Amino acid sequence: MSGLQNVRRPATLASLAAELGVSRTTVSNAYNRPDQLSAPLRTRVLEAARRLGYPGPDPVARSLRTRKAGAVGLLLTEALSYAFRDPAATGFLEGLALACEAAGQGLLLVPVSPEHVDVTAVLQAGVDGFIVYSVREDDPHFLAVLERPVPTVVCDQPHGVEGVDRVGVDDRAGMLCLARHLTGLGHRRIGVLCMRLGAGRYDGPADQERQLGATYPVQRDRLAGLRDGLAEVGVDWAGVPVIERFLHSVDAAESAAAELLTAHPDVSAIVCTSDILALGALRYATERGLSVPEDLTVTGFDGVPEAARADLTTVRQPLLEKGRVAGEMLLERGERDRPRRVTLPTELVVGGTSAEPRAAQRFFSGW
Amino acid sequence: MSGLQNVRRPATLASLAAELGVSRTTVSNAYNRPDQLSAPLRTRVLEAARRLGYPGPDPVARSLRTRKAGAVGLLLTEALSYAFRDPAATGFLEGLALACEAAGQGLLLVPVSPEHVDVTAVLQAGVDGFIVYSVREDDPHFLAVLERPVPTVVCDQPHGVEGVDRVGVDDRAGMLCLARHLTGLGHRRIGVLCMRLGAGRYDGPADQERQLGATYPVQRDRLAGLRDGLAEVGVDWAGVPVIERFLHSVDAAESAAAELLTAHPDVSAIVCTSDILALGALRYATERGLSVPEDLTVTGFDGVPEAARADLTTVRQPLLEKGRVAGEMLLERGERDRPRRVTLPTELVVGGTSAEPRAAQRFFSGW
DNA sequence: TTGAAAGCGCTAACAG
DNA sequence: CTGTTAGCGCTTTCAA
Repeated sequence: MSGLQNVRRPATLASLAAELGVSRTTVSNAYNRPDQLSAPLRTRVLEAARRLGYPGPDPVARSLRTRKAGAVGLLLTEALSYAFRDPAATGFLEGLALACEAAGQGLLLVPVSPEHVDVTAVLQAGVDGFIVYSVREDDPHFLAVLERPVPTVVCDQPHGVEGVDRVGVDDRAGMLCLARHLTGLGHRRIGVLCMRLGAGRYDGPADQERQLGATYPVQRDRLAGLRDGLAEVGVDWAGVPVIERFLHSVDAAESAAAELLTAHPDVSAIVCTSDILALGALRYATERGLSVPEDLTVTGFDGVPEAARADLTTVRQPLLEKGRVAGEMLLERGERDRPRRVTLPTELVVGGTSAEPRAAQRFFSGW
Repeated sequence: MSGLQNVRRPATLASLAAELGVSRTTVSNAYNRPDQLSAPLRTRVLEAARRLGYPGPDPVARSLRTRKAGAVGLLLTEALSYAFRDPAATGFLEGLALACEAAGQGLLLVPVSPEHVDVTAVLQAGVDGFIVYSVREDDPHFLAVLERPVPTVVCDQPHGVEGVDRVGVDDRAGMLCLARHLTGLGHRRIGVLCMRLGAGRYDGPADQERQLGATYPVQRDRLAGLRDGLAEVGVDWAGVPVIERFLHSVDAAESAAAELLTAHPDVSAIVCTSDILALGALRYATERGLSVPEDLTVTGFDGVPEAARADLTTVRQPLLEKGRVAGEMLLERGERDRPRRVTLPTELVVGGTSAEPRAAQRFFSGW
C-alpha cells in the first residue's frame, strides 16, 4: 500500500454553513444550483469559501450521495504501462479519451498486475462503468468487472459475453482478405507469427490443438481467417507452422521469426497477427540479409502508424474509431434493451512488403 | 433477479448482514480484516455474498469513510487524448503508470478541454493526489488543483510553486550543450522553431518581448539556453528568428519551417525546442529538396523514439524515469518537511542531422 | 469474536 | 428563497 496521506481537510460544507449562519443546503445550492438562491447570498457563500480555503463539495461524498463517480474504468489485460507502449492500444485509447472528454468523464486506468492476480483494484475502482480492452476469456479481473453492478463495454475480446456490449472488427474476414492477396501472388509456403494464445507463459510452436484451445478469440479468428484463405487454394493448414510469443514486442517477434525461418527455411511469406510482430519479422529479415519483399513477404495486422511508415502490407482497422465507439456506447444515455454488438470494417492495405515469391520458391509450391 | 449487468445495486453490506442475521461489522470484517472473525463465519458471509450478487463493499462509500480514493489524478495541459499522441507525454506516462501500478493506485485522467475553461472536472475527481504534467503557469485547472487539499507533484512546469514538489530536467543547460555543439560546428545563422509560449492561440514569429513574457518556463528555458550558447560566440540573440506554433504537431512544425526558411533563407541550422517540431522541419526539408545535414542542420529536444529512428541530433531526457519519479514522489510514504525538487540529467545525442554548414554559408557568418 | 453507535461530507425531497 | 430531515454505504472505536 502506498502511504499517500491526505492533508487535513480544512473546511467542510457544514462548517462553512455554520460559519455563515446559513443551512448546509444553501451552501450546497451555491455550488450545485445557483438559481436556487439569491445572487448576493451566493457571492457571500463563495467568498467565505475562498477565505476559509474550502475547495467546494468533496467529490467522494458527492459521489456517494449522487451515485455517480464521473469516471470510466479501463481494464487492460496487460500491465498498466502497456497502454502507453503498444501503438494499437494507444490508438484505441486516444479514441476512448476523446469520447470521455466529450462527456466530461474521467478515465481511470485500473492497476492490474498480470503477474499476481489481485482483483481488489477492480473492486476498489470508483467508476460508473468499465471498458474492457482485449482480455482473455477467463481473465479473473474481467470476471470481477462483471460482478460490479455497472455497465460494461468490451472491446475486441472476449466475445459473446452475456449482457455486455461489444465493439470490435471482423478479424476473420480481414485476415481472409489478406490471405487471398497472398495466395493470389502465388504464395503457398506460409509461416505464421502470432500473439499469446493462452494464460500461461509459452513461447514456441503452436500446434493445432493449442490453436483450438486459444482463449484469445482475436488470435483464434485471425488464424482461422488465414486458414480459410489457404484452404481455398488447397493448402493444408496442418502443414502451416505457427510460432507463438507471450510478449507482444518487436524483440519477441524477431526471435520468433528466427525460430520460424530456422525450422522452415523454405517459407516465402511470414504472416503476422499484428503489426508489431511484423515489424520484428522485418527486422530479422534485415539482419539476416534477406530483402523484403524480394526474398520474403511479410504482413501484419492492425494498421498502426509505425506500420504505415514501414510501408507494411497489413489489414487496417479503425483503431481510434473503435475507442470512440466503445466510449460512446458506455456513456450514451438512454435505455439499452439488449446488448449491442458493433463490428467496424477492416481494410486491406497493400504495402511494399508483399510481392510474388521467387520462382524457385514457387517451384516447390506443392508443399 | 438477473442482477448481472445493470445499474441497480443488488445488495449492500447492511442487507447482507440482515440476511445473515449478523452485524454489519462482521460482514465488513469478512472483507477487510479476515483475522477478526472465525473462518467458518467468514466463509458463510462470502458465500451468501456470492449468492446475493454482492460484489463487496462499495468503493465510493469506503473511500468516503477511509478518506482515500486509491487513485492519482493526472492533469494535462492539453486535451486528454493528447496523452496518447505525443511521444514525450507517452514516455512520461508509461513511467508514471509503472509507479502507480507498483503502489496499486489507479491513474485517473482528468478531462479538461483546453477550449472552454471548466474546472469542475478537477474539483470532481476522486483522487488522493495530483500529478500535473507540463502546464502553463497561470492555467486555471492547475489553480484548481492547488485548491484541493491533496498533495501535488508538478512535472516540468510550472516552476517554483510554493509547497509543491517538482520533477524536471535542466532545460537550459541541455539546450546550452546543444548550442555549443552547433557553434562548434561553425553555425552562426540559426533559426528556431518553438512550441506555444502563451495562453492565446498564436502562430508566427515570436519577438523578444513575447519570449520574455512566455508563461511556459520550459520553452523559456530552452530558448535561454540557446541564447547563452550563441552569446558565447558573439551571436546577438536579437537577430535570431524564432517561429512559434500553437499546435504541437509535425504538420504545424512543417509550416513553421516553411515560414522560417522563406523569411530567412540563409539559416544554416534550425533548432527546434522539441523532437516533434524537428520531425516537421525534416519533412519540410525533404519536400523542399534540401538534404540534411548537407544543406541544413536540424536539431530537436526530448529524445523520443521517433527521433532516434530519424537519427536526429537532439537532447535526450529520461522521459520514463521522469514519470516514475513523479509517481514515486507523490506516493512515497513518510513526512515531507519541505517541497522537493528533483532535476534529472539530460544528454546530448549527436545524430546524423547536424554537420558543419556549407562553406558558402560559413562565408556570411558575420551575421 | 461480535455488535452498537457514531459519523465520513454531502444532496435531495419537502416544507416553510 | 431557505431550512429541516433523511439518508448514500461503509468503517471503526469501544464494549460486551
